[in-house]
Amino acid sequence: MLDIKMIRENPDLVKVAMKNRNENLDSEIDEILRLDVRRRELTAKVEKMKAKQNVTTKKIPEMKRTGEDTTSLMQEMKILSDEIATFNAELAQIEKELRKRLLAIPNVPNATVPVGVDDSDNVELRKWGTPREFKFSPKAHWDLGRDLKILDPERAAKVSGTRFHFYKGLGARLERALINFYMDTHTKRGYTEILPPYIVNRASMTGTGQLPKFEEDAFKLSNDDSFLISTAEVPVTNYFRDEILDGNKLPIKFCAYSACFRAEAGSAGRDTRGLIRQHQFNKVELVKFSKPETSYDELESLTSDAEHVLQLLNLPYRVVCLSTGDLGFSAAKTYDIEVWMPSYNRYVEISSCSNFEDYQARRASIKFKDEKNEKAKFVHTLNGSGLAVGRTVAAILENYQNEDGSVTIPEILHPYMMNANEIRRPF
RNA sequence: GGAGAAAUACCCAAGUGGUGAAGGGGCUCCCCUGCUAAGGGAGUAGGUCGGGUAACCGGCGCGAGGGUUCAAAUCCCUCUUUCUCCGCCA
Repeated sequence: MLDIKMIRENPDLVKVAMKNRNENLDSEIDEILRLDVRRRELTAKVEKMKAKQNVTTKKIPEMKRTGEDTTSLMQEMKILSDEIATFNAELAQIEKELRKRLLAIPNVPNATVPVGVDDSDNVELRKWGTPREFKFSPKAHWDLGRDLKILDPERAAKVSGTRFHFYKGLGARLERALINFYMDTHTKRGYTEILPPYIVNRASMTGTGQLPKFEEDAFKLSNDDSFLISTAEVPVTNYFRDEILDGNKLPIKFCAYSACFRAEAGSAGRDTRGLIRQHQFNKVELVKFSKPETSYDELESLTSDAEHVLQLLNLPYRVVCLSTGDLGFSAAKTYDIEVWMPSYNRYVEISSCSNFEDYQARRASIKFKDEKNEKAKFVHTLNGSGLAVGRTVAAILENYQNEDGSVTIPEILHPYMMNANEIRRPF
């Protein structure tokens, strides 16, 4: 959520920012400003009336004690009380409307974000590793998965539906190995391990920005106003919702494994084969709570922490800075890490590292104080995948495949694979 | 899922309609003492919204949201959470 005071003081800046996101919200901003004016008018009016009510009401018991007649004063106060109720109702309605509209305004991109229309305007920052040149015709990971009998989407479709997978044997073990490898590696680099619930309430989904605008992207429970998480970002960021943190303990860094659930409502026909786009997938997420002045340093280090595990896996990747047109709803700045995927013949997103500045913190009310007597300020929240696990399995299968159809396991994973060092087609 | 109880500040906790929500612990400062002790005194309701250049003024606030009333921590309703017992259960 944007600060209403900031919108009030810089309406043109906000309007331009929204246009850079391909959204013309000029009239929406104007309506918000109009509601804000009305809200403050009514607030002043109602509070003045309440102040009068408070003063007068206190006289009544004193008059009663001295035996004075309070009937006419009480009648007078009844009228005032009714008036307050009327204006208060209007005020409550306006505040509700204002909040509803504010919640639907995306974040203002940071000034360093390249202005652009879509992902073609994303700026490549760096590349690591070199995509392998195959001396044979490489298979896509879904073909490898089928031939090696480690991925079974057909039975998953029978049991669950499309966009689900069974992993089997060393495929399942590889997924589990990666989860443990990621968690161990990030924990060694200063992140506190945390295992969140996978079902959250509406307030949490609103806090990180999944709601109210993107309800159709989430799986909602039919017997409850709760949702399956689309990312561990939701429960882990909301861990501190409505809290004031000790500034001396910042930054706070968590790494969380979770299953993630996405309806993929708008993705019909895209990435229909393989592990790239699933209704349920595993991810290790990095989440940080930072002071405002260091949050962009924290974004750089969070991104390099995510890159670090790809380097250990020796998978070629590149890092791009998303343009304003490609930026997610809540993010102020995002770096995507994209791994080389031979079947796509291009780099494919495997991590998205974002600084949300105070946008989520304001929605979720997460603040900090350095000193006991100072005013609480909003923290900056950040998160990034470290990494998407299913996509890593896809990248390993494709990049590490051999001509005979087997797949070599990256060396760093051998201890996590009970020393299996390759996956072969069973007899 | 059923029955009962509860939710007040950093912690414990009093407060069943009426002026500024007791008291204690802790914390901060001071005094006395003198060495991990004990005693005395003072301070300590956050947060947020509105107004103001500011000092400051005002609104809200006792889990959340409604209601009754001139007036609600207190009475009524709904919800949430916690605890105890029962049931079910990995």
